[in-house]
Amino acid sequence: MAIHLYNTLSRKKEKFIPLEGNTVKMYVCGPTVYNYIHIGNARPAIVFDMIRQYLTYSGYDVQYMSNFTDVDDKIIRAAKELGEEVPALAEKFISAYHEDTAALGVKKADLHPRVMDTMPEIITFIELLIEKGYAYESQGDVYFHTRSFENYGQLSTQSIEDLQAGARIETGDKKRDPLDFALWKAAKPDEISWESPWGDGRPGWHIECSAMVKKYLGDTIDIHAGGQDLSFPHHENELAQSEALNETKMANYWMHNGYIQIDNEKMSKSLGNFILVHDLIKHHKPEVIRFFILQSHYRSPLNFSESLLESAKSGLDRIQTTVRNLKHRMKESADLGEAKPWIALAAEKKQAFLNEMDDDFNTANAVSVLFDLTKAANQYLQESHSSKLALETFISTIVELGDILSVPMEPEERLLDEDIEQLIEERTAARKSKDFARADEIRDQLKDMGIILEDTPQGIRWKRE
RNA sequence: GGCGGCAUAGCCAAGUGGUAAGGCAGGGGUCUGCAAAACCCCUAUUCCCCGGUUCAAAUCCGGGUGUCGCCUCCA
Repeated sequence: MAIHLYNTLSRKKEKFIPLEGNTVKMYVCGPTVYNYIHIGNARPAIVFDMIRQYLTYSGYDVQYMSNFTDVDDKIIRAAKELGEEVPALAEKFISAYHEDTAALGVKKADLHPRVMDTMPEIITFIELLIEKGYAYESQGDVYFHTRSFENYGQLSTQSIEDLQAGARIETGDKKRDPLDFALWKAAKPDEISWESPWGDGRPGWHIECSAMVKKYLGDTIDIHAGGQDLSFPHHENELAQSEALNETKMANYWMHNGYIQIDNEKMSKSLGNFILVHDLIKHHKPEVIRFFILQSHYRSPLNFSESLLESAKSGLDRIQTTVRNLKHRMKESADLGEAKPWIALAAEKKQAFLNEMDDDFNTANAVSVLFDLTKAANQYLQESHSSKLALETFISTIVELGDILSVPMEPEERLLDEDIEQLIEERTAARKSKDFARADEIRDQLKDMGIILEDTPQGIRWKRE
């Protein structure tokens, strides 16, 4: 089954066909770096990383790029408040972004361009737009004239008149038309700025992505992605600029993730109802957060709460416990019994998992297949005899499918201290002599130390809390 | 006002024409010295409401209702 994905541009699921053979050019709008990221920001980082990694798993050579907006009003304001320089502040939060996303299992992009490093290309881009008659200078600012771009509104399925009707009226406008947007903003006094043909200033928000895509990936890319709230105006504007200049499609597929909500309200920095990843990972395993996010479809809105995260943790624990139990059985087991039906079952579940992923990256269903596989493995563990090959197949399949989602299914192996080993031996002896009071005492003692014991027909099994 | 998403069990969440996946929570049972883990069984005759199309609709069409969002910085 070939990969199909939902294209915002056509509002349909489409078969995924890259422009050039096996190469996939993918661009994801990255963060404005003036704060730590919240889990709403983490969602696109996680889901598009998952998509990128799945495309790679499927044999594509993915060129993955994600930008950092390191110059804009908010950063300038934050820097002023903190008494820091803009570049230093941006640098700090770029590092924080990498740390937080890495914890969440997100791989670094192949390219992480920044606005400050793309200034010549941005300026050239704007100059060419002016030359072609799509943009105009006005008192040191430069604006894109939306009405000059015929297809404006195609991504957000709105006509320019409808947009016009909803546009807010701005005071002291230098624009010819309320829908025009800034490509270049003249510098205010004491503000970080760059030289340009229109005087000192800095780029508007949308132009960076267009310039970066053109510079590093070319005029047309395969996938352009970001949060749903970016589709208008950000992506609409990017598309207009790029297609006006390049006279070709900017991207074949546009993908947008649904947002994370708190109490059914969008989580955002402006509303102040956000939870920073930086804080959340102090109390929760990052893989639980990733698992939680991937348990729903990337396009659906997703409510966040501590109790939902706890539910996700219970589910993930269940899978990880099964892997641990399979491994425990491996130590004892001889090659007894028929392995073939179980190997076939694992292969069948793996295929089902891949089919779900092929269908617009339906991780919610893919995860449910993982649970089916877990259940089958547990049923197998109920049997008194087991084959090493079957056990191995269960373990490797669960781990492999987890790896596709970048969610670790193998619990970390840390050996027990000697004194703990001794306590376990003492308990075993106590149980043998039917001194259950002492055995329970030791079990409680170990529980306080974070070690949970489980008695099985194949011997003692332990895990850390 | 314009545009878009969503509405499925106590909670979360899949499912675009063939008779309701999966997870969490809960109840009962099995196993166990007791536990733990796990397994088995039970928990939506029904998918926001009202019409329509069809042999057949959670799924398609029409009309409502609720809710979130975009149209202003936002993932």
